[in-house]
Amino acid sequence: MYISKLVGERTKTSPSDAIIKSHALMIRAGYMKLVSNGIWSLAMPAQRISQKIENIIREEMNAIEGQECLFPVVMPREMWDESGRYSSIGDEMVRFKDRNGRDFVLGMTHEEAAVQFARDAVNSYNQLPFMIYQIQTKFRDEGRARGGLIRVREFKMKDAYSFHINQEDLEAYYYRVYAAYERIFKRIGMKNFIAVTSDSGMMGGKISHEFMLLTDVGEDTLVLCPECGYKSNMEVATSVVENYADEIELPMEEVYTADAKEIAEVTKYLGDIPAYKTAKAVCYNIKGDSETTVVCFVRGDLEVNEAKLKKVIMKDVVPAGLEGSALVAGNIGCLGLDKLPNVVLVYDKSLKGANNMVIGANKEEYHIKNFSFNRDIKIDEFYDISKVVAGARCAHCGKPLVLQNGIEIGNIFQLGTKYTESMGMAVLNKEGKSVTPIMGCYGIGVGRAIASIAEERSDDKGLNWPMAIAPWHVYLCALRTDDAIVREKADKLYADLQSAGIEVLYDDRNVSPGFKFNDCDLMGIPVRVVISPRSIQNGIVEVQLRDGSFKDNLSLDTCVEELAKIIKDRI
RNA sequence: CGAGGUGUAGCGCAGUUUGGUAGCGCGCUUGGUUCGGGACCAAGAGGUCGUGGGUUCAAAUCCCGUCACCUCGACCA
Repeated sequence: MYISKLVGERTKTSPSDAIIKSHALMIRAGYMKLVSNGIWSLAMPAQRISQKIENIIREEMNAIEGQECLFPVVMPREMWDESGRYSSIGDEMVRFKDRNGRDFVLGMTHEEAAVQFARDAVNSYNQLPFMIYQIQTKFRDEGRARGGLIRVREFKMKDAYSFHINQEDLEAYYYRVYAAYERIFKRIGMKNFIAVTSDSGMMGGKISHEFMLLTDVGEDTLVLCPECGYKSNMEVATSVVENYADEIELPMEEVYTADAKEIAEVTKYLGDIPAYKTAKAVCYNIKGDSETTVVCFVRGDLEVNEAKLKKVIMKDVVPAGLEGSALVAGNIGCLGLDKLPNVVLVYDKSLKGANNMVIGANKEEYHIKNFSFNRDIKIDEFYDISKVVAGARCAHCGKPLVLQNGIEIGNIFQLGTKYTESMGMAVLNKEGKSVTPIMGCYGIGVGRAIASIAEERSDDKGLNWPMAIAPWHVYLCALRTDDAIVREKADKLYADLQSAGIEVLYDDRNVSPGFKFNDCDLMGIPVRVVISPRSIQNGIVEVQLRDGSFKDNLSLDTCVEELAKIIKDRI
């Protein structure tokens, strides 16, 4: 490729709205252009990176007997009614009508399509297990896209669906996919990634993992145990909850607390008592039911984990507005609340056995002191609905946990029979009885992988692609292209490199050296080869790797072979 | 969806307070001189000032509406 013909503007200045490194650099290097919020056009170099990542994914999926298919982007409503998701999914799914007024959706995931595709073709346990996958565009109408390709509305995704006769078979295959994912992320040059246990959300199913790139710009919070290797998404993370019960239980009393509402205000008003000697109430409404208020009590030093709460009450929640309810915001306590209509109470396990606690008095300007969760109230069950905090003890080994941010780059789910059952897929087993296959599903976002690698490997000069996914292997930097000899030798080298299977971006422009070097660094091409009047005179080319791992002069006559080796070694 | 911010040439920005010929830097075109980490000179091209309405002799600038984008938060299969 001649850089003089490459479409995509490289700029010296960063776009003012790009906050994170990968976003800013990919725009500066001319890799992509914004079309609409969360919707991008990719230029040739970015598309080439995407294709290389896709091919690596393809190889690894094929290696575990995946069958590449292609499901439609546009699907009729009926298919999604079968699974129930036409109504259960919110505004993230785009719905529209065709010219006849028939309802359609844009695919944001393809469980329905996979089951619809497979259910008639597969009739016998003999045909199981199998895995079908595709690499295709998804559309999710995110409330808020951000960070360039990190979080978008339209994106290319590899999504795979496996079908099994029983749970054991699913689990065995699940761990083969797990291993394939580790190979994929390694091969595309991702360095600091881990797999964490995760919330399967509304996908259904039990066991799931998310592959996470550890980075500060990540949107997910991960809970990690450096000691025993426990790794979990905050959504499902657990820890040991310390018991701060005092030996002597003091008599309960009501105290005046003026306008102290938040825990910090209350503890300060009462003479800097520790936050863990208070219980706070956090209120939610059930989604679609503004009548019912879910009041959660957690220890004052902890926060409610909404993902855990949703599992406990088996319903979706939204933060509650308390106007018009009988609850006194800032002074809510657990005494007498069970008498209120339309209130669901959930107690966190951090309060089990706690005593001498401060709780709200359910009236303005008052709290209750020395409340005992043993003595003063009868609670049937305490649930785990609190967020793990940094330094909390690991539930497995007791050592302190650490929190870290991560970007989700892939996920694997054991789905169970949610879709096969609702959509009526069945096969005959050995005994001739009809059984419902068990599913797994497995996703990798290609664009997010690109952004993640850019984020992890770039420096202040620009991007820095791993050889395996670089848009081109070599940046052929010809200095003084107005010199006929340079032009001739460089043209020949360009042809020779290509004949040797090396992908070359040829900087044939007659601009100053610094201009070329900067573009090379900015675009992140791994190998820079400089040919100039000076180098030709010495019979050499100057070779330098973007990652600093190699820098030398090679003979002009034999450099093609040596470069081929350097590149091969690094793929 | 809540809060804040920004829309002026391909990119980065000034001009808006106090209404009066549409500006700067980079990039682009042509010619010339240069050439090892973003060279220089000269001459050019390129803008419905996001958009609709209003006020005014006159609007990028003032008023009302609206749209888009960005940031933080909420949401997120």
